[in-house]
Order: sequence, then structure tokens, then C-alpha cells
Amino acid sequence: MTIDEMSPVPFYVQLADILAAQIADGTLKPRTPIPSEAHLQQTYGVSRGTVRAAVKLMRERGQVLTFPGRGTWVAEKQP
Amino acid sequence: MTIDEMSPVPFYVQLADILAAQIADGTLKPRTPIPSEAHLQQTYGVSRGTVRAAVKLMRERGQVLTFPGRGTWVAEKQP
DNA sequence: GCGGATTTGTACGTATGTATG
DNA sequence: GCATACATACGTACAAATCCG
Repeated sequence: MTIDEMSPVPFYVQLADILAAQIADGTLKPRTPIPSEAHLQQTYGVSRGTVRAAVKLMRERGQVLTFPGRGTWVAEKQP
Repeated sequence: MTIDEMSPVPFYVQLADILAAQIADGTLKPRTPIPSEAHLQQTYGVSRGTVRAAVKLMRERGQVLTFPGRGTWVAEKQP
């Protein structure tokens, strides 16, 4: 999946949804790290600010946990 | 040379240009190391991130080569 | 070979400025 | 005015590679 430049949905929301889909389909598994901010930047062609906004949204959704210096990890599956 | 705080040119570009000038005028010679990131930080009063951005730019210009644990070295003179 | 110091690599936190719609 | 998006610049923390006594 990629960011749709033409979509009215903000880039950071699109990115959060892409990563959420990867969690849902098992591409990203609970207790494993998601790609770093720098990696997501490169992969999706967006700025770090946009990546951080996406990850912040996912934290607020309870989908990931962020640890300074260690990265952002997929949360336990919601029961 | 020092960083000009008032210049519209980003600090990291200014620093890369300062070091490039030192290579050009022989202050820094081919096959010798440039000062460490920590040293450049102190000397020019910028953060390590800014130093690293400057060195990255110089690598992209082919002016220096970086070796983890050994430092960054002035490249062979371009013929 | 080992331990400590040095140097670069990686990762996130935060703030500010600029531009656009 | 506000939200989005990008770039710059500061900081912290820790890991990995190298060097040297």
C-alpha cells in the first residue's frame, strides 16, 4: 500500500491505516517493532513529522507502544 | 570560519562548505581524518545531528568517506 | 584476550519556521 | 484562523565498531 496523494484523507491518517492493516493481516505481529521513523519516511515518501503524526494516532488507538531509543512496538492483540 | 546564525543557508550546509573549503585550501588533506563529530560539535557550537547532516552531505558530494568506529576521512583528490 | 575510551550508527523527544489550502 | 506537511535544529539514550593500553 502507498499514500494516495489525491485522497482527501490526510497522509498521516492514511499511513496509520496502512500500518494498522499490516497489523491486522499479520505482516506486523504483536510484540515486534514496526519500522523506524526514518524507514517509514523513506518507504512512504513522507516527512518525519507525518510519520510521527501517524504513530501518535496509532498510540492513541492503542495499537502500538513507543519506547524512546528502542522504537515502536505492536501492542498485544485486543481481546 | 564560523556558522552564520543570520544566514538563510542551513547550518549543516554552512558546516559542509566550511569543511570543503578546508579541504580545498589544504588544511584538511586527502587520506587524513577530519575532526570527530564530537570535536566539530564543540568547535562550531552545533548539535551532533547537525554535524552528521553536514558529513552526510559531504559523503554525497564524494568529498569524504566514513568508517564506523574509525572516523571520517578526506577522499582522494578528484582528478 | 580484556576493558575502557573513542567514534559512528540508530532511535525517539521536542521545538521552531515556512508554505499551502 | 486552522490543519496539514515539510525542513531544520536542538536534545537524550543506547548500540556497534574500532583502537589501545
